[in-house]
Amino acid sequence: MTYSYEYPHPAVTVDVIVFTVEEERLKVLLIRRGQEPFKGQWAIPGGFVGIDESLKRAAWRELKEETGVRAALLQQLGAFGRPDRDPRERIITVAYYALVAREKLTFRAGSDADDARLFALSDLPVLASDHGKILQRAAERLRQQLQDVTVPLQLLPTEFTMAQLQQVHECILGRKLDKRNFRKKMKSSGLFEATGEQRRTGSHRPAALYRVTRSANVLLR
Amino acid sequence: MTYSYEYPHPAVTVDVIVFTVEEERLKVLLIRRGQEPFKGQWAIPGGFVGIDESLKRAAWRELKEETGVRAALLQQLGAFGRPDRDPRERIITVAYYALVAREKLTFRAGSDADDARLFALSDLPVLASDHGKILQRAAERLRQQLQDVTVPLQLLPTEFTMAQLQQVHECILGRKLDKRNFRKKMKSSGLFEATGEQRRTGSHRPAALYRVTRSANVLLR
DNA sequence: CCTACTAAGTGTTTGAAACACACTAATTAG
DNA sequence: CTAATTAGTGTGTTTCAAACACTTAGTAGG
Repeated sequence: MTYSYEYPHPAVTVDVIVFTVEEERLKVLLIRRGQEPFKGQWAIPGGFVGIDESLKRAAWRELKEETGVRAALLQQLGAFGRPDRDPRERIITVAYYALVAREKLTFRAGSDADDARLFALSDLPVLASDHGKILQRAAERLRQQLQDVTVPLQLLPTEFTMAQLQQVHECILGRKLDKRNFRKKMKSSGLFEATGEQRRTGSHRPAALYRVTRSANVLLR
Repeated sequence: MTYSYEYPHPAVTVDVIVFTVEEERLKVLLIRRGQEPFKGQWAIPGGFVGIDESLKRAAWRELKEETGVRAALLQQLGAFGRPDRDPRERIITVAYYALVAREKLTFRAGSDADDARLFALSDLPVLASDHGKILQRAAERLRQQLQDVTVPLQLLPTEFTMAQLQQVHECILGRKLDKRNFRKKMKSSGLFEATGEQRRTGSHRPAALYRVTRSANVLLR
């Protein structure tokens, strides 16, 4: 079956940039393309938008297919549509970005053991098409969004230490923050409460665990 | 001639939201649709993206067709693509917004004298499809962008008074600002210089005219 | 020409948030 | 019990936002 139109139509895809934090670095999920075009190159995961599917719904579907994740912060970055971005046909992509805690991420490596990997943002491979540009824009946007204190929480488990939270801020911003100022600010936000539990991770003082307060939890969506 | 695809393709349009300031209010250009769907309703001007045309280029083309404007601040707002937004076929639109000084705007009213008009943002008619939602998002974005001091300059002639500049800020933000604080901030930005000229507009003290300094002009693009 | 009216123009003070900065506390390994 | 390591804490300083009222220069109208 074919579909015919009086005028040429572009194809529309959604690409989903999955951000996470691993080994104290901000990373993104990339897949190695198994087919032309750009075969063998790394790319942002994505796929075509169903003809009766909203853009956001398509983004959720892609996110779930690639990572198994059902809930996360998922927002639109924008549309990218230079005519030369795909050699086969005109493809316009709408990019979304998602923030996912590392332990909720279970991307499957498919047939080839090497075809889906996390890459540190500071250490990216050569990317297919304009995906380098798209990632760059996503990272900028993420940095802007960091003013919203609730954003980095998406990248952490439900219980976390202040050191972890600071870590996340630091690797998104790409610079060190002052510990005392950071904790002061977090405390004054009123979003967190101590669980009472501690985490022991080595031969040193244990860290107190925090969680998001019940009332603040509402803001996370 | 028809164009055939193995899978259904959506149509892709660009819509261009033209912001300007008139009568001390923030306004947008709307057109009254002459054809179905949404015939007779007001809508954001826009059109289909050429198959070999970049999104940005299409946005520039639409802007020029509707308003005669060749230079302005033109930025992407995002893609909107709910499947029910057009009853004929699946249409995904990429919305752009432009800031244009009122006196550079020469939209033509076409055959019917009433088919292209500026509407105050606070006084919009019922809009076709999801255009109300799109406008709302654009206004939010514009307010965010106002932190960048250079943005409102797009809405003013090359020579302007401080009162005018303040006016623009106020009607974008939707609230009054303190005159002294405003002027202090503008002065400290170092972007402006007095032309030495004055503007007399009534039975009161004349206002000094300012322009953007040569060095700051570079930032405007 | 004098008065009334109108918008232009100008500084200071206060409170809040951002920033710089260094030591003590709790735990484990050896 | 000592060394090593990360957790945790307070103060002074600077910078930025916000509140606030009077003087100045022009025009209109008597």
